[in-house]
Amino acid sequence: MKPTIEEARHSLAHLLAAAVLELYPDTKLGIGPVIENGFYYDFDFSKPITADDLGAIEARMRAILPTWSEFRKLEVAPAEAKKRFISNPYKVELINELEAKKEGITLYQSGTFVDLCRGGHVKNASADIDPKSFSLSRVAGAYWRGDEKNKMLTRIYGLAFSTPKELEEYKTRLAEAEKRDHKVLGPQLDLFTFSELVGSGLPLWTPRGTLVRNLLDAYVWELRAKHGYERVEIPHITKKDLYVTSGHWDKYKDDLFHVKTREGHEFAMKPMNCPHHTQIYARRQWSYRELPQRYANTTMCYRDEQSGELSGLSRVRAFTQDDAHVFCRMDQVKEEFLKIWDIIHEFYPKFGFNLNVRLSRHDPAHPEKYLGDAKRWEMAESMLAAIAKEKGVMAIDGLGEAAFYGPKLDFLAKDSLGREWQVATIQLDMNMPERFGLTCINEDGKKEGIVMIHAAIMGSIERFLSILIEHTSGLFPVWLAPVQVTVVPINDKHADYASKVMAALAAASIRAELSPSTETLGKRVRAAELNKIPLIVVIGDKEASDNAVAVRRHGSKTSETKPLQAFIADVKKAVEERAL
RNA sequence: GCCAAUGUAGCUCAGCUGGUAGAGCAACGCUUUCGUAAAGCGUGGGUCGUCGGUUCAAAUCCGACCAUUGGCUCCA
Repeated sequence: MKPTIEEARHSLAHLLAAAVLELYPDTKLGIGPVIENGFYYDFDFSKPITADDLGAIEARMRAILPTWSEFRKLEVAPAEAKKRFISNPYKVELINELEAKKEGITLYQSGTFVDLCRGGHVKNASADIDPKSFSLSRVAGAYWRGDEKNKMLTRIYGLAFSTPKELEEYKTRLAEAEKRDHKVLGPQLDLFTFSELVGSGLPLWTPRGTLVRNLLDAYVWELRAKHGYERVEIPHITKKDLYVTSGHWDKYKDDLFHVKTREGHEFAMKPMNCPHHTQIYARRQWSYRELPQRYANTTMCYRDEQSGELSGLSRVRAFTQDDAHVFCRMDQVKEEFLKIWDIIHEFYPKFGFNLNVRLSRHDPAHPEKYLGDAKRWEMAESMLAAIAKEKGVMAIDGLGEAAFYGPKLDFLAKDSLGREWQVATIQLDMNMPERFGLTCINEDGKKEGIVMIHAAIMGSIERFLSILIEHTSGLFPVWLAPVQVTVVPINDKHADYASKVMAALAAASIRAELSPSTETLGKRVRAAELNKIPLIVVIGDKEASDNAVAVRRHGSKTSETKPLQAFIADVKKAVEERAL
């Protein structure tokens, strides 16, 4: 029987450990599991190694591989096992745990290498594993057992697939993703920048990037406005008291930027907007007839993320949420959820994203992580499940993925490279309104507690743009492109007509750039392609005499000649429809 | 924050074991005026991430800090 890829990867983890021990005999082994694209093994080296050493280790693996014709299983008593691994505190820790759980202890031997292992290997590594189907990819630090209180070990990652061809294809995909890296493309396309003086995780938005942000926000607002949302605005700092009341202070005070006033009062930069918005609702008494109150606010939030966590626009310290909160009664929740659902499902296809939905639930095993009692959580979760069901969607089960105040419907977008990203979210919150004492006056003239819904379409503009840049490799749809058209006159004789075309495009609010004839035509076309400008318009004698333009779409080898007015009408239509 | 790597012109990079910097592209100027992905010649541009130390002498060696990248931990 053909071995599974997991068996091959697991066997390769053993092989990696064996090779490391031969090259660095005083190394202590941690654990070495299988992962999505291969395997890794954690080591406690006596001297640090670097990526440069991987080649030698990989070569040693290939040298050992032909000598491994079997994985021999040895069942041993705990005492015997501990004796064998006496000099390795990590393995002893694992053996003690197995012993406590009264689980059998098995060792596996291949060649001269023996490891504590529960099994799951190929039968005959030398025959079952192609030496070209794996490669060591990187070295990284990793805490023993994933706990930051523990010692940091050195992890070596390997890629492994069933065939060398699959390995190559995987590497090609990685290279493709690297080419689209938003951290490189963003500054290259002049969308955003970072400054060492401003600080890490604090992106600065250029005129082009700001234009794109505003276009995205305007679109979200257009969709929301149809559903009765109103815009609100809030200050970016607040007294500590707001977060003590909301429950955020306890949980997140270390992740806040703190501000002390000259009089010694404690303030914080806002890390989210919901508590502020509750206070807009709380400004007066509401009749049940006036609900829902829907507040939308595109605004920046600040979180003191650990420096090592920061990455391009995906994880920053200042980010813009397209946030909205709906304050309503329980019996209005479903309708409000469905409205937001529709917005999300209108928004994402405009960029060619497909969506999956995840029902993010609380974890009953860890009640301390959440506000409110279990019964309320179960009710809220079943309500969200019913909504997904009504929409005919098989929601992914997200156990333990809930926010601390309520369950969520999270939307996952699949990009053009097949990677999945969490984007939009709708959250039901029965706890925060209670903590802030939010009520309405019901039909009986009595105060009644309300609930709130948190709804972000893009999530954060920064993160959404990082995903969009990589999804499109920087080539935005015409409605979103900061420069929509480059006008390329063939030579100086066409300068007059070129300025006429420029004026006509400007009059139609089309964002166009002139590429004057100081360079060769080929070079100017090339520059426009590299700058990911969706439409290139070349004009020469023919076009000038016919009042026409030769239009070449980005990436196309050919151009199409059409009357100037027809071209303008086409662009305006594409913008209006937000065509892909 | 932790483990590691990296930081030289706007960008991509070279600069071996210490003797104060170079290329290509980009920019700018002149020539070229061209029918769809790189025309030719020339010019300018660098406190070698920052601060400190060792040395007659530091881009190069040492230390601290800042920043970036890949992981780990975290993510309202």
